[in-house]
Amino acid sequence: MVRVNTRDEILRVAAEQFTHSGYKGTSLQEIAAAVGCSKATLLYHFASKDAILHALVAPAALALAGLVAHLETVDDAVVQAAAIDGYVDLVLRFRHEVALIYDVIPQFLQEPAFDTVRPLTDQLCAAFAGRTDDPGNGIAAEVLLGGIAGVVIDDDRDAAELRPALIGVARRALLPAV
Amino acid sequence: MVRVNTRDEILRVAAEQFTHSGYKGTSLQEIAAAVGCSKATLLYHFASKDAILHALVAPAALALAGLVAHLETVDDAVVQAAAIDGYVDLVLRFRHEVALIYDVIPQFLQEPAFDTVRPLTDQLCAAFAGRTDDPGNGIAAEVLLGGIAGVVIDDDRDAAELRPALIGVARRALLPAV
DNA sequence: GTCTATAAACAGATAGAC
DNA sequence: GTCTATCTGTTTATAGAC
Repeated sequence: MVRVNTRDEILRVAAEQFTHSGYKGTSLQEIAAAVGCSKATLLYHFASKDAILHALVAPAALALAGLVAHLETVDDAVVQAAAIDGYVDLVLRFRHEVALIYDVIPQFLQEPAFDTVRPLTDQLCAAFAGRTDDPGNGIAAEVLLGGIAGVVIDDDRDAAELRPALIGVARRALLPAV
Repeated sequence: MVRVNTRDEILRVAAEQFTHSGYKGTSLQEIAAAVGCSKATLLYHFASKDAILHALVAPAALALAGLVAHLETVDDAVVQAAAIDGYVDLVLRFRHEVALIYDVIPQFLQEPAFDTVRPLTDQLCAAFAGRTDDPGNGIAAEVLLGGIAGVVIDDDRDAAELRPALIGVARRALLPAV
């Protein structure tokens, strides 16, 4: 099989399969078939199936950490708008990967390896809610965070079409009416 | 094991496990352990693992069909508000079950057994969008439908607290500003 | 780096005793 | 109606040749 970089190709295919069928619902067999190599080759490049998942999520988690760090420097008055724009861009850029974090593998969020991700999503949720204590705002933020991630997985439309619609619905739902 | 109704107990436990770990991520072994019986007992009450899932989703799908049928009789001007109220009530009533349809098993929506469910969710989505052709409205409806289902799974708060918050965020996001 | 072959564990499902 | 024991296929992962 002629291929530029087998490792990257494995990650690309795994991201597709994991988001489509779930982590548990995707076997190494299926990934290998789609890549065009053997299971053994997969496990030469990655120590385990879990390692593939972690390699996949790591860059997205890093970008998420960057967004959250940036939001900490933003003033309360505009933090919601900044969080919405940043999150929509992030989720469209890591379409498969960030979506995984929110939708496909909730059980994995409780694993030790994801201990760094959970506080980040909590902070992002707080930013979406406008850093208020009102539980209603928190619930609204959860709806939008999860809903946006879900659409990005399931919807076939491209980023250019989704971006304004996603930002629009989040603003209407979360920002005070003008 | 003293138990009122083993069949119902299996369904109750399976709903919990499926929503928490996913369908593929939950084994008959684990369900049996949580119920306090053997795998064989599970398969005495249900023909297969699939049969458990179908028994679980059937009442929710029926209720969903009822909601969609009711919405067809509702005037365009108020269909969004009616759809929001009806959906939030539905998803809180069948907290595990309807949530399963939207969040845990996207791959199952393509199975023949779910051929009846897919058109229902499409119609519900159209009602959420206010029966317009604007793709932006459609995307917003998808965000809210999926986001609400996701919150109902993950959030521990009870229905009384969630209901007004969920209806509120959906109205702000979807209904024209007054 | 990639392969075939295989190990070891686990899945869903069945048989038959009680 | 529930159990133990077992069958059969599939899973992740390893061993070793090329």
